[in-house]
Amino acid sequence: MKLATWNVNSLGVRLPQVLDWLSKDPLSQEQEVTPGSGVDVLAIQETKTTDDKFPAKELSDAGFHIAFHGQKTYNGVAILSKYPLENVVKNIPGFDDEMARVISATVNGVRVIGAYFPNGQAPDSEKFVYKMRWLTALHDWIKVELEKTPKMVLMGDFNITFDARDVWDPVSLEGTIHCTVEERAHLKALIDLGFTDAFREFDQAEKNYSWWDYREFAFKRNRGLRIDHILVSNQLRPNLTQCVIDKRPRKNERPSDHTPVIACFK
DNA sequence: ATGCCTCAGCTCCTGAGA
Repeated sequence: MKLATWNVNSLGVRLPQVLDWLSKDPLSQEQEVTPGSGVDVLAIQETKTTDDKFPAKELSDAGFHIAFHGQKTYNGVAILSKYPLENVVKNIPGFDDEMARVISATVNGVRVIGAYFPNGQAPDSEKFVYKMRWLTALHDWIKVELEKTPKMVLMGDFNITFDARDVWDPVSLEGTIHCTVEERAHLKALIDLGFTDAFREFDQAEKNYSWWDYREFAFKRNRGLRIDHILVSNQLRPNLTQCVIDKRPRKNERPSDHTPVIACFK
């Protein structure tokens, strides 16, 4: 099983790229078309589309079961899966939120949660206050969910870096949004519920990021952040065999500013 | 420096992203 997460920054714009990527082997450098070798489950963030405009037919025709939770202009999340999606839940139950940020489903006995964490804008902003509230609500909900379904994957655009390794310039960006002590404490609290950061379970090259600003040739200069993560629960961790970031879609024409992260399980 | 890109929308500017 291959699971992946990708913030596509508008599914309306990126659908052809998503379909193309799904049809190929994300681990093959040649990127040859090998049907059936693509990812089995993809969590998508920032669909930026209402449910009535979601490209359900195109994705179903490509062979995927789909669950989606969208809104106008901003946010919006979805899960695509080659296997049936059971018990779909939208957002964090009990947390009153106008924004479509979370979608969950069970796939082959694994609880898959796809999430688009709030950006937070700046540490002294109202949006940061909302981010902290949202993170607390997520933590408290995940704690209960994990007891119910110990085989769990929590993945998505976290909008938080773990440490200096995830930041292209950790000195100048220390304490800025995505790199604050408060955000990282929340991320650690999630890990402490019983998860591991799949990416760091394996040897990785240095300066490996999942997002680059559109401006200032940031991708070409590799000025990025690793803010897209796949957290694997302790009970599922022994099955984890690989975790990679696929930078190739960031080289596309009209790319998303994020690129996919993939985790493989035996 | 709050712009440099990119996207959506009450669209030829603005808000937001990260």
